[in-house]
Amino acid sequence: MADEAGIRKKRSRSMGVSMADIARIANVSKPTVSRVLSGSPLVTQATRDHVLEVARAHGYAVNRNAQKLRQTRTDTISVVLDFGSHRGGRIADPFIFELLAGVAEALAVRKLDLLLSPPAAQDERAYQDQVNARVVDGFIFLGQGERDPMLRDLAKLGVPFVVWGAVDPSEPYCAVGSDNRLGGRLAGEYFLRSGRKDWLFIGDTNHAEIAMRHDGLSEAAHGKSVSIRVLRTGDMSYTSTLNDTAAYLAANPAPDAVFAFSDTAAMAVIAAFKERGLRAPDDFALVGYNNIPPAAAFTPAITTVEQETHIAGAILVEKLMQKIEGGRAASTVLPTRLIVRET
Amino acid sequence: MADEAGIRKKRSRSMGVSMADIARIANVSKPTVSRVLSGSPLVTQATRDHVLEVARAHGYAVNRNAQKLRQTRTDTISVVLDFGSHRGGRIADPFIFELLAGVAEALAVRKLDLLLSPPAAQDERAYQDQVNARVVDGFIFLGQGERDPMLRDLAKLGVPFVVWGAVDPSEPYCAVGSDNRLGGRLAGEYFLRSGRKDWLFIGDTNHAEIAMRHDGLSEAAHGKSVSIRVLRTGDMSYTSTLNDTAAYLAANPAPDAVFAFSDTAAMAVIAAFKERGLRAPDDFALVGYNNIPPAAAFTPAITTVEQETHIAGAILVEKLMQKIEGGRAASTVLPTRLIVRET
DNA sequence: ACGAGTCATGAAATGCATTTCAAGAGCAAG
DNA sequence: CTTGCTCTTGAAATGCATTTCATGACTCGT
Repeated sequence: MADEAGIRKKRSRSMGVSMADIARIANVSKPTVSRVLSGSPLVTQATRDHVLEVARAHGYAVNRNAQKLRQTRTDTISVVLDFGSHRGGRIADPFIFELLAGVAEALAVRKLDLLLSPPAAQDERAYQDQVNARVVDGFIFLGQGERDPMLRDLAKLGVPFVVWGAVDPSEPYCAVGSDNRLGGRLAGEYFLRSGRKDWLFIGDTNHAEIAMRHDGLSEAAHGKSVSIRVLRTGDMSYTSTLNDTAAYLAANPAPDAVFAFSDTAAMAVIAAFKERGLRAPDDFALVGYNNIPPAAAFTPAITTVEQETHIAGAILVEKLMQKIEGGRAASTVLPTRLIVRET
Repeated sequence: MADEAGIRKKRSRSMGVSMADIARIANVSKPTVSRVLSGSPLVTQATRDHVLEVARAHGYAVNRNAQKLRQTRTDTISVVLDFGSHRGGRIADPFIFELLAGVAEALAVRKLDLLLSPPAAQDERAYQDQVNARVVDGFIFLGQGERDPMLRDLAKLGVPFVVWGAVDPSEPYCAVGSDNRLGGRLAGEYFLRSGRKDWLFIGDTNHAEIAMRHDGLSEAAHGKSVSIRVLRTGDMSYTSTLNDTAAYLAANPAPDAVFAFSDTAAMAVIAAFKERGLRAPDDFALVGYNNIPPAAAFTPAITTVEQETHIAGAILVEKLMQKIEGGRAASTVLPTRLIVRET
């Protein structure tokens, strides 16, 4: 009884209810409330019920900042995704969205929060700071983009992260991605089968993934009398691919085969060729990438390389958790296959 | 000097560097370090440089949990988005993705963190708890889906949030959305102009937005001898729309006009009709929604209703901040226009 | 050269929950 | 009727940074 006066000091300016308040109201101590709310088995059922009752009645929820401050884990993962908003055209490719959805789902299963962040420039320190500041436990980079060297440095700093993108065993970090080289080779072999000799590769080879697809394509062409041209598009958006391809066709002879970096890009290619009266498969063969649903519905239906997007999220999250728990995590290459359609 | 021994107690189990450590090393007090790191003008340039130097050398970053605990704001916004992963087919519509990108960008501009969350069931208390627990300052719901009544309750609880979706002035919360009714009417008038009499509306009218488009369509039909059928699709995915439409056509006479709830759905409609040898615009007129880039490239090019997606993110964020700061925020209806193409 | 006013800095209080550690209650065994 | 053990609960320490409030140093006007 003597404590009441002592505790009931002046709680006024902060409108929030605190654990101490709940404890006082329920006539128990803070630790007891804490135990109840964290599901500890060390409390009587009666006490538990009573405390829960009081907490609910007052709309009390444990202050997560205080909680995280005390505990070491943040239970939050940062997903880094470049929406490419500079230059107007945003990257709204369904493929990346699906990847994001998969990651979101996998994180939700593990009850981890997802912080969606734009890339923090080319600065590995910025990411390390996020971990030191206990904001997040680790990072999932969706697409390594052109920031590959930064990722290498980040790995050296010991910051836990995984990457969706090109898998290069010589890199010091864990990456998960489809077999881009195989994807490229499959496209090339398809072109060979249909007797095409003048290929155009469309995509920004500064991105490691794209570069590997180009390598695969070259591999297929090796020893054959085939020429491969490259059109490096401005950004990965539909609009910019459309413009760049149209401009390219205005200035260069048309190829008889096109390998585009995505299905969305393939749609842009079809539109650009159509403007000049060219259509697949009569005038050129076309292979896209990702096998997004509308690719099958397009007229003509787009031949494409399929990757196993649906399991990517779960794998990325699992690998990241391994890293966070201090373990190692090997890179994984997911299978890839060609879906032959009309183009 | 007498304090050194006092401070240098036993800091060992926690590997992290704290502000106290930096203060000690730099031979200043905690408040000074705090002031330097928060950019307060109350410190000498010399002191500032020195402290920053020490902090950098030790890779120190302010513990954000301690920081947020002390301050009241969380500077984090939760974006609630249903990926619809149940039932297999995920919603990977470029439109929603673009909306998300816009919100992400607007939040980044204001230096707010974005917590991407799945919907917390139909439980308004769960959202209130998030605010009480100081996890987030407020919510942005992307699509009100079928959780409309829950949102009403949530508004009553005083939780700050805004919604992208149908704008209904009678609702007690702030919504931002396109003029869905007008969109529907535009589609209907277009059908009338091309002499169509047997319309099919495709979309889940349980979603308020979709329902309003249906209302607009009916409005246009009012007084004319036109019939409107409705096909309520399973979920909003491409695949499910394709299946549902195909099944519908197998069991019912084909309409001569279709208004689909999205461009992605319109693509599915084209594919389903194609299977039965029907094509737009010869056999039926087709209007989609959202004007995503590939809609223009599709064969046939899809007629669609355009909404001003690009500014939606900024508006949503601005309104939410108003609410968080205790103000009111009126709902906003964004203009809508019909883009006539081939279908 | 003295009182007044700036300016830079530090001590201590504060925000909130978790985690030892200790103590009291209740019960079985000897 | 003890001794010893388990079970429930509480007091106090802890994690870290921000924010008063106070103090000492120094400048300026007269």
